[in-house]
Amino acid sequence: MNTSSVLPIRDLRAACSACNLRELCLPVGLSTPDLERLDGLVAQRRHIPRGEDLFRTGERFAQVYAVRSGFFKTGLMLEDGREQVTGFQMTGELLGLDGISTDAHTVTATALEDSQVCVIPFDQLEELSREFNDLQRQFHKIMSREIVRDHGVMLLLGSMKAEERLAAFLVNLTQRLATRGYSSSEVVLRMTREEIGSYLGLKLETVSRTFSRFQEDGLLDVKQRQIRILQQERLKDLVGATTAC
Amino acid sequence: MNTSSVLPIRDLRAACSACNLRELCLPVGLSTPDLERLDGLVAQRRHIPRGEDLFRTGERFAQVYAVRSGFFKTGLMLEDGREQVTGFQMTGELLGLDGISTDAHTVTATALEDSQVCVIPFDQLEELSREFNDLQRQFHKIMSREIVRDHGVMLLLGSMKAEERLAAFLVNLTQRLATRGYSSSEVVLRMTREEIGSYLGLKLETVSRTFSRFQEDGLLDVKQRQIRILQQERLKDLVGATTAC
DNA sequence: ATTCGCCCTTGATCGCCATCAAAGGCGGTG
DNA sequence: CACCGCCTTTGATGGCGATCAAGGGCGAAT
Repeated sequence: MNTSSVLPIRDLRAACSACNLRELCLPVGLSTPDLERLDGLVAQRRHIPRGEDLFRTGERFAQVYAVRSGFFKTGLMLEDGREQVTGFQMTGELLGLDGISTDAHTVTATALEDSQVCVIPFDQLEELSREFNDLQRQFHKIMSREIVRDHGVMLLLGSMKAEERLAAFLVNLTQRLATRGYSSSEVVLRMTREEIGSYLGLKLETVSRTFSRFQEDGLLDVKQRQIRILQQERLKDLVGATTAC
Repeated sequence: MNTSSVLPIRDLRAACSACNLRELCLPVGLSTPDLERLDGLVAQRRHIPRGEDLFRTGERFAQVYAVRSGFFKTGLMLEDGREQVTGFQMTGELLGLDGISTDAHTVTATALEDSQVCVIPFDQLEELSREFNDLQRQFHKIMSREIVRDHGVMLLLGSMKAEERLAAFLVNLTQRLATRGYSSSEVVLRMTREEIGSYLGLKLETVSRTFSRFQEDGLLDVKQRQIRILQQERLKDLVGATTAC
């Protein structure tokens, strides 16, 4: 069952042009007139309560979504019941791009906290991006960035050890949070050890143990999901050994 | 040094519309008039001898490439000298999509046999896809498909054992070859055990040993890079246990 | 034909992480 | 408040794949 609610954007028709995420989201780099056209496109928001799915593997694809608030994971369910998490998404990031290829979603997107997304009908996005070069270019960059991100994860899964993986994960997470104005040394994790492990190709016990080792080494202060980074540099050094050049 | 040669397409200006790859490549689903416009865009071919790079990490991005003949690998070089292979590309597949995000290539593409690519200036591709819905849609599908493929690799790296990984690799490879009219039971590998291992997150010895085990089990006939698949079904079953649903 | 270099195979050993197991923390609910 | 379920931590053990090491195959060059 799906208790998420759909609400049309009421008086505030200035969806994107007044959104404080416009420097992170689809509208990056758009001129004011372009932006206003984009407003017409993003005509709907949806609330997704924590734990609910925004869309599921196999569902028909027709929209992409921009995270307006909250936090999501995307993942595949395996036949044997296990789950492979393919990503975590925060404000300003797009969800659903994988659906374009076959007009069906290939992953399931689940809210890890109460969240809100902007609904972007994909055919309208394509239509508008035929009109506006900048929007077209920006959309292509976003898709390409997703490909690059995935390559980074492949690198991580293919050649890093547990400590390097977790360090890379934390550095990436805090960098993205910092871009959004949050502290880069203090994180409240929205996901379980198991979800982190699935994303990093590790078992939850290994994730937990690695957190503990980082704490013993004075890198982190870990209290359940409250993470405080004490030595950012050493954490980055851990990753650095295996970075692309 | 780069000994690859650039040649304009001479009399045969009918590049895409006469290409026998048009059902696999960018032109999929295009109407005849659209196709002819695409011909004007793909104005150049490049030969890449075996072992040479089509482009390298860090180089400025301006074109995408369609593999016309031959076989490529893409990968990142790590600071410590190791390599992470991110994919293998065969005829009809596009190379360089990762470059869109930052206008610089993030991977290096290397020919694993003497190859030929069609050069597609990206700004012209964008321009044309603003005119033609079908081309725009097809291009978006191709990018999205790359994202989906990457998720599949993440699944493989994140939760499969060595045997499952190699089986998945072989099944995927032969399926793609079959689409192109080649035998699905006989493959000549174009890459080394080390490159396979890098792609699959394994060491070359493990790849070799796993090949040997498959041979002992009667699944394959392995003679260096000559692989004959004896029991396709059992090979698929090996993967099946860990497939998405 | 011989040599060289690269790739592949196979064996022996080691170490990291998975697995199995148990107990503790924390929030939600009756 | 006490109970319950879920998440997390920590310990003990084991297995898979990495690592170290040696030898064999094959094509290219001389």
